[in-house]
Amino acid sequence: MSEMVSVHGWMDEALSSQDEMKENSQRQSAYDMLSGLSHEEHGSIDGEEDEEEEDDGEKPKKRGPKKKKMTKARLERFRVRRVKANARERTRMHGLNDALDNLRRVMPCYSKTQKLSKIETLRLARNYIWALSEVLDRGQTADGKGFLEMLCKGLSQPTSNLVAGCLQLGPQPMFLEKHEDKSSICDSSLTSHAYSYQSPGLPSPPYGNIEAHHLHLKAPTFKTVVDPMVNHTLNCTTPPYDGALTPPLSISGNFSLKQDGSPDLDKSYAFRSHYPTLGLSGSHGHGSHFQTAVPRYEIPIDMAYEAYPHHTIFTE
DNA sequence: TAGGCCATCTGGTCCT
DNA sequence: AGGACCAGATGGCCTA
Repeated sequence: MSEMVSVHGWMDEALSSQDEMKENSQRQSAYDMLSGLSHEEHGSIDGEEDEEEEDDGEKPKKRGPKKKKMTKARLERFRVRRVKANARERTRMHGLNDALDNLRRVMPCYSKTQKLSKIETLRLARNYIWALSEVLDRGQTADGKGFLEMLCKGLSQPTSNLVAGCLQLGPQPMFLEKHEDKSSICDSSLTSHAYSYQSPGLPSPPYGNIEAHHLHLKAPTFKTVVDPMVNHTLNCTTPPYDGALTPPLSISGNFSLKQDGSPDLDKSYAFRSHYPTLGLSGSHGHGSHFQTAVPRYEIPIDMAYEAYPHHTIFTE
């Protein structure tokens, strides 16, 4: 790593002397161009083009594979390979970040300007799935505080406050922000599902706890929590997430429960039915919405056809 | 200024 | 050999 420091050091010097290198992409290109010399390059460079030459010096022979000399050709190949690997790694990480962005968009609080960190996004996603699965699975009616507690379990206090704030704002602000690039807005008054969940003994994540009294709750309004899917079920024409669909899940089966009724998050990711070959049934008077049989989980018909291309989908 | 978060580079490992 | 994935290291940026 000390080599990397030195490389960065002299590269920065080089970069500072070039006025045109101000954009990140340009900077990366420069890094890639200049970062050819690192590890292996400190080997012997004898200038020979014969890369298969053996080391037949007087030194005592060592075990193991013979080291090839660092010819210019080999050096160039190393450099090219490293540059390509760096580019691939950047692309890979960008893809990972894109996926995280897509995940952020379907979270109950999303803002382009105030993004959740990666770790908080993953934690909130887990909580969100957990909370929704509890709502679907138990179908209980309770206050929204429990739902919010589930959402914020283990999140940092700033994130918890953000989530709580989003939920307190009511549907419109959050909805507009989540769909600020969309032209049509569904009637959010129709989305007032009473989220009712009596929080069981909540699991204690290994990364800490946030108790409900940290959240400074007002009387909670949970209309917005469900907007991604509820909007679909209301014939909204602007799906909140247009990325690739993951396999449909049995929401009710995602979490195994501990004895106290709380989900065992360490063991609960064996999905019961990724691809339900049975139980695709008609909906219950919701027009062209698709409904799986076991979970009461509706998705719009176009998503259903995409998610279940090989199934017969019954609609009314 | 310390700490959190992030992007990037890098070398190692595994797989094709 | 080369690509994918991973984890460690590093430096930059931002905020309390």
